[in-house]
Amino acid sequence: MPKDAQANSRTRSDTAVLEDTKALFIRRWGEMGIYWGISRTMAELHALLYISTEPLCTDDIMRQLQISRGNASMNVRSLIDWGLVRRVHLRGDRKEYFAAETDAWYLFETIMRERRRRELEPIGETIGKCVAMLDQSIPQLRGDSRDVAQECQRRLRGMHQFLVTVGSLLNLALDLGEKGMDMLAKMLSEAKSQPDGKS
Amino acid sequence: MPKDAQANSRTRSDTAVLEDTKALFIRRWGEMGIYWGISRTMAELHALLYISTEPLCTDDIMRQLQISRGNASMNVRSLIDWGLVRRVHLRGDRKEYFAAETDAWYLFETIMRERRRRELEPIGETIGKCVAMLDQSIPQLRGDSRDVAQECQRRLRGMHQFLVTVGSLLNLALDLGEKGMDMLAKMLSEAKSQPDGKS
DNA sequence: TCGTCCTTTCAGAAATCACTGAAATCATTG
DNA sequence: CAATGATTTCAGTGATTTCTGAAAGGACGA
Repeated sequence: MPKDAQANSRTRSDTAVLEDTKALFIRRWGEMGIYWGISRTMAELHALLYISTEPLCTDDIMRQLQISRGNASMNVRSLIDWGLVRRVHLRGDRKEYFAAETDAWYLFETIMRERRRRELEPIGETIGKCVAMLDQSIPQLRGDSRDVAQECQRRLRGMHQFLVTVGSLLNLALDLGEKGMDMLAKMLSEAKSQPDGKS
Repeated sequence: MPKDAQANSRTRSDTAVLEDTKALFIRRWGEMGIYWGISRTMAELHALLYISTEPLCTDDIMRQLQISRGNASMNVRSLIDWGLVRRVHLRGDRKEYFAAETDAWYLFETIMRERRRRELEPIGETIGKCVAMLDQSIPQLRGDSRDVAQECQRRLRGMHQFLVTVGSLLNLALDLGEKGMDMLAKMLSEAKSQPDGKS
């Protein structure tokens, strides 16, 4: 007889709902990971740690996600590199445990900072370099190729300007923090619903 | 002797700068595509159309990116599905040509709408369902498992609330449009640099 | 220092994703 | 409607990414 046989069917089924809920969340977060440019497993691992109330060790992760030790180790490390997961040491236990940051705004900040560093900045730099190259080259050109180059320049500048605006809005969002963003969202909604005359 | 041999070395080298610039832009945009969850080729194709002053046909694309007809066709279609590229018909030519939308703000709007539809909404729905499942289940639970479920619920609600805020800010951004966003960026910068007393 | 327990690494296997090219389909013209 | 030219599809192939499991590398206590 299994040791939890005394548990009545109600209790078992209720705990099952909790487990089902976690599983659903983990599965969906994993699917989204693909769209975010990280692997499904890495996103699932993040979801698992996010939804777990206690820190988990490598073996917990291996068991719950059905993945190998190496895979778990690599993906945990990536999440730590991203700043989304912390190592936790429990007194009197040689194992390492892991816990996710559970504040959604912290997640947003961290991911935005990383993406700015990895994406916004490199592409902005490259476009800047492109613009500079054309600035050098256009005065030498005549006729059609000059027109073409000028239209290219216009488009590159448009993109560059856009990236600058996004960058500064992102900086402002990060400065404002959660409360500021909530306030901003409210203020703007109100301004929209009852626009005053002195536009 | 090649037919453009009469072109002097200056002209050739200047046109080469334009070509190098385009190539650099295309290469970099392609690398970024990987981070955005689309394939390198699709991003390169988008960059090529973005930076080309004339619409291109499939053969132009095949030649310039060194890819097969099938690959070109599939990726052009995806870009059209995303709303980033238009078909263009030239009178008296049976071929189809393609051109990218060149307004950066339009790109932003279009990509944001698509991502809301493909990512924000599905994940929001799923988390909503998770919250509902726990709402049903928690009253049945007692003791530890109740506490655990309540902490899960707290985290799921936190994430849900965050997604709602992001969604409404996104709506506002789309309503404001380019000019509004520029204005907002300026206003907020000023407010930051010289905060008035009556906060 | 050795033995134990845990973590990390990495070569090779497996799975996934992207691409090619030829055949099928579609559209246009004579 | 047949001929021509363009486009789309998709099975097979190639490339890339992800995963496994075993070996190597620590850290700690005895």
